[in-house]
Amino acid sequence: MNAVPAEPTPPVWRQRAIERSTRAATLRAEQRIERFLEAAQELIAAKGTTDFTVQEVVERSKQSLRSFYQHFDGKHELLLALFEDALGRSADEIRTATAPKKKPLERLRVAVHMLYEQSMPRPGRQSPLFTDFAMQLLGTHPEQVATAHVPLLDLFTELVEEAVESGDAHADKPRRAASLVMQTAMFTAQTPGVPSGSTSTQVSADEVWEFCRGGVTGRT
Amino acid sequence: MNAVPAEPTPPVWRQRAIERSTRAATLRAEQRIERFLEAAQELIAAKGTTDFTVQEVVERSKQSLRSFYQHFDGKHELLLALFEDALGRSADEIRTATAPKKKPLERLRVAVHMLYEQSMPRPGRQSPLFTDFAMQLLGTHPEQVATAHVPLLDLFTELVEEAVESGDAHADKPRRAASLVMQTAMFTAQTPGVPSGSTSTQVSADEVWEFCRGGVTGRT
DNA sequence: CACCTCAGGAGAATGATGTTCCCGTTCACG
DNA sequence: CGTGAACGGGAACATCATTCTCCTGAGGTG
Repeated sequence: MNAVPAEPTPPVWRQRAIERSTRAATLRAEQRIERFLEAAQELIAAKGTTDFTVQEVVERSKQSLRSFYQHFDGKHELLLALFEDALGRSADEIRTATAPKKKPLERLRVAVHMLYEQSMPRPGRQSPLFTDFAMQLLGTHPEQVATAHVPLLDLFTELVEEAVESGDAHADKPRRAASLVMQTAMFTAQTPGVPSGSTSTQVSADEVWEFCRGGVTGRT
Repeated sequence: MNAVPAEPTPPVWRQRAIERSTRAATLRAEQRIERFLEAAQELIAAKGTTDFTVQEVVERSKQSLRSFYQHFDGKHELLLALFEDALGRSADEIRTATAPKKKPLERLRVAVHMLYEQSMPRPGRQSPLFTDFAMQLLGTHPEQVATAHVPLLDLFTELVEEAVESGDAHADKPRRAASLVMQTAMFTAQTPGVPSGSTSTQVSADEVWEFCRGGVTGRT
């Protein structure tokens, strides 16, 4: 609101001074934050869950609790940062992988497959971020989940729009359709099949794609 | 295996005696369990989350911690019981609501709508069971979630199969298709729209249905 | 009636975790 | 050099779930 310099002496120089003095601190802070983030990621990769304790992160990053809470609002913030990061990177990865494909629907298919794979609770490998934490977060902080989804949602929206333009799909609200495709891929990857008898209900990536294709292809 | 009465005296009478003596205890136990369950449900309804403490449940049900852990393996078991219950009741409810409908696809549409509604984080009303806890559980005990889903899955499988038989839908694996429809409805109901700008991405029940319809209608 | 058993009540003790606090040190900058 | 902010170390606290200990009362038994 009030951005007018009420000071009589133009504080340009001190502005710079402060900024210079600040920059160093900022840098250090970022570096520390980075260390925490790294440590946390390693722990997640190692343990396969987000159940690490703050202590572990602190020890692994060779910093202190004090410092941790000075840079993060709490464990929750840390996880959230990691989560958004992962989703962002995932979006990039999928984007580059789909780019070379010619047909829009093929791009979308690849995207669904990849998202499905990455959302699946991998045996050992990285990012149970999609799995573990995502679910919990959805229950407690839905808005932040939605925010974190934005990069992926943007990507899928593009893909859907392209498909619509090429006439391969139909959707008055591409973003909604994209949202549906994305969520279907992400969530169905996580629910395991019911162990009952011979018929497992764990749907495969292909099945998810077929389903989504129908959902996007069908005429309104 | 060995069901042969090795006892010289046929223990029929003592069998009865024991049984009679046991029944009372069983009854009492069931009653207590019921009280815990009720209290928990009230707390959930009141607080809108599953964040109540075991203490609260105990106090509200006017029983003791001792008793609680004598009847439940832990808070987790309690929640799970409530969860399965809720899903089962939901399945019943949807089943009766869809029964009168004539056309299979219409039945499926109604089912999707209802499931969506019930999965939505209601402002004040009951069963954030689908919401809150379901998500968390999905991260920690996926198998049990799958188990709890069975009743609903059965219902949706029936509906899909009917639609397939009537020629309104196509699916080589109705159960998988049903799983997809069900999960899509449940999950998309929980993710709120991203608050960014004017275009909310919160999909409506109708949109979910349209999507699922396409997924089930589209030819293989 | 005296006694015994056992479920159940009350609530203290434990253990794991996230979070805050305090003390002394380091480090960059003026 | 002096100063203040950031930091390391780690104790202290708070919240829960879960366990344990002690005790009571109701039923059944002799």
